[in-house]
Amino acid sequence: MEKEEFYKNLQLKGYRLTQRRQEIIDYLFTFPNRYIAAREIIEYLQSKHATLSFETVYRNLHTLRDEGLLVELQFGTEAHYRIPCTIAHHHHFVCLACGRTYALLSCPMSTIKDFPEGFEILYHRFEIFGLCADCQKAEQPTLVNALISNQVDANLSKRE
Amino acid sequence: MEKEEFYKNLQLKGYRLTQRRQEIIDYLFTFPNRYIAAREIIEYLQSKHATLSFETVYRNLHTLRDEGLLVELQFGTEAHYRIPCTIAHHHHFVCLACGRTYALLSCPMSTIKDFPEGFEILYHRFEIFGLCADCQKAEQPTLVNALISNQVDANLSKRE
DNA sequence: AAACTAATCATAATCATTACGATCTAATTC
DNA sequence: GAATTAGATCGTAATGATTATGATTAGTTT
Repeated sequence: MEKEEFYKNLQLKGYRLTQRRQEIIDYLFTFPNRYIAAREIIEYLQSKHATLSFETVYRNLHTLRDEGLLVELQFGTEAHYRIPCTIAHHHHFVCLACGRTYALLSCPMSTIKDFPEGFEILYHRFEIFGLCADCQKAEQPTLVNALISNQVDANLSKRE
Repeated sequence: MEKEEFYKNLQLKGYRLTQRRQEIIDYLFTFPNRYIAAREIIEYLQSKHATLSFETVYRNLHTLRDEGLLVELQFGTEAHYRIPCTIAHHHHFVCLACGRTYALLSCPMSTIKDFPEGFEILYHRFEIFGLCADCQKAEQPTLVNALISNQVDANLSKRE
């Protein structure tokens, strides 16, 4: 979706195109195929407007997410956001350092046969986390937290 | 792993079997195949010992997780823990209301072919969240948070 | 039983996020 | 194009989950 179309969708849904809201959207549009942490957006906007309230950023991100105009992904200790992909349902490789994503067209749900009886599926998640080629060269400190808080998966695969 | 074996492993690794630690482990052992929120463990231990420090519970959960003796899973707004499965690497259906899990033996990693060039995989996660047959009858309030904070996935599948 | 060091408690701080009431501003109407 | 009016923002404070620290307690070893 292009930026102008994004604005229009927002207004069709009855939301105003405010200065802050537009700045948030514009910022996300400058990073195609990347998840950006809420904190990063706050830092950016605060550098432009010293009076920015956190609440404004969080409220907007949640509104846009609830309307399906943004995609949210939790990793490390923070929520991350991005402009949605335009292609059909799929999953991602996600770089823990820069948030860049790489599409993975296959969805594991299609191959599953052993569903527990009577279980109502509400949603699923499948992500492959790691380091993109660029970030392997220059490891960033943000990586550490994300790794530690997900050590579980590392341990699980060790036991295999 | 049986409880006695768990204790022994802990001591072999040089950790003491303290009262609090044992109570945490025992509590988790009373819920086979279920993820328990750190908060639930704290509430339980506080009801037994008014002087309990949060830190004690969090520290123990992290220590045990780091040693591979517990498995951690983040969903909703909280970290959840469980005694590890004894079978090889696999994934789960997870009930959002009670935390009960159902094994899913296939792992999507085995079928993936389109890896982005130079991407270093550190870990992956794949979970199917929903409501088990029991919890569908009596929906719990805890469910709401977990759902809201993962609305992204619901939206993604809508767009499909 | 004394000694040693890990583990706990008590207390406070941190980080990410959410809440609330007063003020402002984008869109609509006159 | 000024007045109107919700919707959005700011300012401030609070919350929930988790982490930090230093004094005290308690498993384990000698």
